[in-house]
Amino acid sequence: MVTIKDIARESGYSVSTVSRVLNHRNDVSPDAKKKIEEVVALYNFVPNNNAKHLKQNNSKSIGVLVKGISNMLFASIVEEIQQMIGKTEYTLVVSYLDEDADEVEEAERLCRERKPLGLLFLGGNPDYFKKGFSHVDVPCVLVTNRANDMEFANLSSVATDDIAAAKCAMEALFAAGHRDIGILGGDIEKSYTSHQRYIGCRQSFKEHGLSLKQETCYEKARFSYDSAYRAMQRLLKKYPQLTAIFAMSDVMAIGAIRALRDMNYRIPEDISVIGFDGTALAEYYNPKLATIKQQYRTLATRSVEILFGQIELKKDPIHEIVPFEFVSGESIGNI
Amino acid sequence: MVTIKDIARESGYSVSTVSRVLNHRNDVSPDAKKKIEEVVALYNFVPNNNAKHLKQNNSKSIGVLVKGISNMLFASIVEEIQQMIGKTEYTLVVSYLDEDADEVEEAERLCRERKPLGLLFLGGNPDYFKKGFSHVDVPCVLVTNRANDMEFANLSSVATDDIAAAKCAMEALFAAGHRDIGILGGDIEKSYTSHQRYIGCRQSFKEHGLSLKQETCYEKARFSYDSAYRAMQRLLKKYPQLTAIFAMSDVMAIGAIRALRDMNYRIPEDISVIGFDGTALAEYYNPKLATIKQQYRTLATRSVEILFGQIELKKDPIHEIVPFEFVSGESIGNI
DNA sequence: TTGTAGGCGTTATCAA
DNA sequence: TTGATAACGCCTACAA
Repeated sequence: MVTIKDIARESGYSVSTVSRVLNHRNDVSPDAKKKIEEVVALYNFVPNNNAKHLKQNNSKSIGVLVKGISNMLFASIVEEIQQMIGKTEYTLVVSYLDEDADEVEEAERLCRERKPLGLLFLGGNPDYFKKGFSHVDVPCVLVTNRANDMEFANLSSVATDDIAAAKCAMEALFAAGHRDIGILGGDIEKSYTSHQRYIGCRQSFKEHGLSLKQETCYEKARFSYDSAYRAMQRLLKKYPQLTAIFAMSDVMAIGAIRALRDMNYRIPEDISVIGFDGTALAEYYNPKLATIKQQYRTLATRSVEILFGQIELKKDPIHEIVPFEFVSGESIGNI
Repeated sequence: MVTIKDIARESGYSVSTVSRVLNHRNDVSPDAKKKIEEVVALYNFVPNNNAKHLKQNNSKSIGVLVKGISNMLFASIVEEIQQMIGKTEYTLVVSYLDEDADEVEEAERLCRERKPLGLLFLGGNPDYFKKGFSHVDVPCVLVTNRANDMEFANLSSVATDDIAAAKCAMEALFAAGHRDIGILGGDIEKSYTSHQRYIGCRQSFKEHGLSLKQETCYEKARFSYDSAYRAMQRLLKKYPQLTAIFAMSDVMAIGAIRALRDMNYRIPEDISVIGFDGTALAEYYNPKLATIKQQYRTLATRSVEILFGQIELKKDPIHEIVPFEFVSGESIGNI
């Protein structure tokens, strides 16, 4: 392994001078710069970042923690964030976690390893934050989940109002005359997001003089096609008279639609379906999927802006709500 | 920041003893172990990995370089790899790159930074390998692309035979009586994969007594819905008599189908479509998409096995072909 | 403009 | 079973 010492020896200069050249500083003579750069190129030398960050204690990098590798909404947001950060002098460190992993523990690890100046959480469980977030001391933004009830001095949030959004989805179904509505979502004990949306559903039922009976109307699934497919089958078995489905993600909605079609139901003639997220897929699906569109671009932009506000301008945390949008699609029919 | 020194001081033991406990070694008295673990828990101490790896010069980690953040086939493979590696003592470092980025350059950086014991490339451009791969000295496996013509002593490959697979896709269309077939794919100048599949198409045309006229039959797109949507419109404009489409990814196929439907073509009655990759989406789409299924699970499994063979058993590189599978779907109609 | 020397947090070696 | 001490590769006062 070739180190800075080798470059120093080969170039005839000292390690410090080599270090200066490496860090593009201007207190180096053109001769030294030229010679050293030649040797660096010759040996194909790249500094060891472990050593670098160990000393520097800051790395001009932003960490992104993504919960759920196949979450398409998050993929879109990450892409957007990458573009924004790419234009700055910061580096992005993306870390993908399982849907159920402890993102706060991972955040601590990341801080140790890479010493990022700030962190973006794509999805997060408030329980983990309450448990361990006090050990994270860099500015953070929780994206797509709200964090205003947690009162950490370094934690902002940019989120969609999940309660209102879920109500909006339900409203679209009620407006089309549906009363027997089934719901497909995550584990409301574990997924904060699912829980919030569930609350929205319950309120919506109430406003229409109904009560949401969890045992019959709600079925738990993971955020994947096949899990939703099976959940749809279970739901239909226990609630055969349903005429509409609210699925808490587009992927779930599509899994459900396939299950329904395989049982010879027509969408939307027999059963209506509305999804959530508004990913590109929704508008390319057949039928075009009715959905609640989360503004992934705005979520990304505001998150980064707020994070930089905290890092560079030492601003206080902000808890921001990004408006959602109802997309009518072709998957809801009148009863 | 709390360091190992702090733990040493607070526990009353020396740094070395703390280090021993941290690394689960057995030459420590139970008393010391207990006391130190208490203090570690109390201070919520996590060792600094930079310092650790700096010293150790090996990190028991495997790096994964993924080209294209929204490539669903790669997402599935990564998921599979994560599960496999999770069961071992190795750590996985996943790095997502743009579709067009230089993965070999990134690999060099990764080696410096994290000192992985091996690398998996999900997608790769042979040009970049020829240019810079000689600087990468850890065992590597190129996944989904072949590398047998490159003869690097530390580079294996696990791939689908793109030429044969493309021929198989074309064959399905010819078998249904189609002669006017349009093709949607990546830039054959830049994407090796696209180029290989293009060759397969050309051979297939030839075998049916036709010649593939690139100017009229082929249209370039990125691997995204909207890019394929627009490409489909362009293709239809210059080749209006086409009756079938081969799209070089499922995402492209779906983008194309949406474009065709928006122009009031029925799939498959008016125009047949076959995709590539065989991602979960294909079987959940309406109509179910005919496609060439790449065995992402086998690709993942074999890649990891081969990599470990190289790392631990010092085996020579292997170039393996994983069989593909034709999935008939519902998107091909007879003419 | 350049070089010397000390330190970042950890592990490994060796002696006690 | 423990502890002192020297690395690891780099950066940065400080000195020249």
